[in-house]
Amino acid sequence: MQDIQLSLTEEDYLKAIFNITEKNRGTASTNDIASSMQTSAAAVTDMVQRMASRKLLDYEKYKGVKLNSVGIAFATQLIRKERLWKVFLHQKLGMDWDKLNDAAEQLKHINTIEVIRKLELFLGSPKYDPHGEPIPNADGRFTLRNQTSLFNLRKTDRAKVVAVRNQSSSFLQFLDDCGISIGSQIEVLQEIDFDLSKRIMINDQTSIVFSSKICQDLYVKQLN
Amino acid sequence: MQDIQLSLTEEDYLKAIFNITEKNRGTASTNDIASSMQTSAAAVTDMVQRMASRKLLDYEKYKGVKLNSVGIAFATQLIRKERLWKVFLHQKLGMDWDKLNDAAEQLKHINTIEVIRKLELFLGSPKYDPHGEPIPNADGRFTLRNQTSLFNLRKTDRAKVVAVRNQSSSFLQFLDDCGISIGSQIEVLQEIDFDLSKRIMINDQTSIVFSSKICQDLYVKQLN
DNA sequence: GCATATATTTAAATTAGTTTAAAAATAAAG
DNA sequence: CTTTATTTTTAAACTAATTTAAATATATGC
Repeated sequence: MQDIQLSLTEEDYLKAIFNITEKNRGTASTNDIASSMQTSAAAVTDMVQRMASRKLLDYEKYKGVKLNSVGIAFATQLIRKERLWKVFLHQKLGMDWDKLNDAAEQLKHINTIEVIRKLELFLGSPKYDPHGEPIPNADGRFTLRNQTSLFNLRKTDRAKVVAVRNQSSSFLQFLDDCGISIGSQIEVLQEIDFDLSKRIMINDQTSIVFSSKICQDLYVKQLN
Repeated sequence: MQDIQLSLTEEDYLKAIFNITEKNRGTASTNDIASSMQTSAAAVTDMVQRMASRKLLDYEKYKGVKLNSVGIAFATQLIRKERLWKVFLHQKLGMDWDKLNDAAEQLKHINTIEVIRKLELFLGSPKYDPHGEPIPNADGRFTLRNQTSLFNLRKTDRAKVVAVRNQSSSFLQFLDDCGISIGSQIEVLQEIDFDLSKRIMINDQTSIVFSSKICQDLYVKQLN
């Protein structure tokens, strides 16, 4: 990686921008960044201008922000670190999956490269974090997986839960209550046209109705 | 603990002041803090005045700084976190003991209390870190140990190395080269009046001469 | 195509922490 | 006890990041 030193704040901006651009065909608006960072639009404008002058991203007035290759490289390393720490917190320390993000948020700033390399080995080079999100390798490459949201499944389809899109505590705790975790088997018993909700069988044991919002927030890998 | 939020910088100051006061009968001078923090005396004066107004320490113009009970409590927690992370880095990740401090420096700022509690359990509630320094428990209590510096031993005295006072990379690497680590057995073969150096037998295998400075930087527990 | 609403940027002020240089206090030495 | 050296504090200025309010673009409705 480059020998550019980022402030904690710049790191947080990069990660936020990366996440937004991922869902937004490559571009992030000032307001989206501001609400994601819990700050004002004015602060964002100021910061992205400074970051653009440091060549961390591309910025055009009133047109939003795009990460360039440098910004992507940094953001990817941040995501890598954060997700490795999430695996550590969950698998080694036994922390519940609804509390991982807050703790990993701080840990992602640890920038001793040797720590991260050794952590990865210690964890057995995991490819996915406890929420099912892919962990980029040291070169920044993600392991891709064909997945779809539960929303796209049809009646009688069977699948395995591979990731959660929404990672709010409340959603994760709700999934716990339903007995759903990464790896759970599910089957669509019924599609309810009325509100696009679905009746789902979980692990061949419990049946439950999921709203369309919930279905969208669960990523699955279709089986048969 | 209190619901006071400290900045990263305030945390660093507290830890530095704690370490200085430990060796300095309870008080830390502006200059000592400045050199320990690699900053200017003016910055220190400014900072300790602000910290004093936040009741984190006692400050009297031209008289230096003393930690009060609040400051001690915070500093102790920081030291607890830092030393637990050092154990993790060394025992779990296999990091060499001359590289622990830099990495733990960053990790000590992690302030998710649950992470620290679980980390402690994961590590088996160690009482000492890889440099032999005591790890305070959650209540801030240190496990004391009777130890002395190798400097104070006399001819024929036998002892076990329990801690290193100087934790610079170069000193730790030097100890590695001598085959000395925490737990090593040593015996004083000869006291050299001339310069207060000593000839030492290490683990009943190798003999080597240590300067008085080296002897002062090694803490031991006397055996017989 | 204009009026309005929304999004974004600029400007000015604020805070935490820093620096350098000058001023003041303390300590040391004759 | 006075001079000098050292330490510490104050003052003024600077940087990164923020806020609020005002100004300016862009987008939308009719």
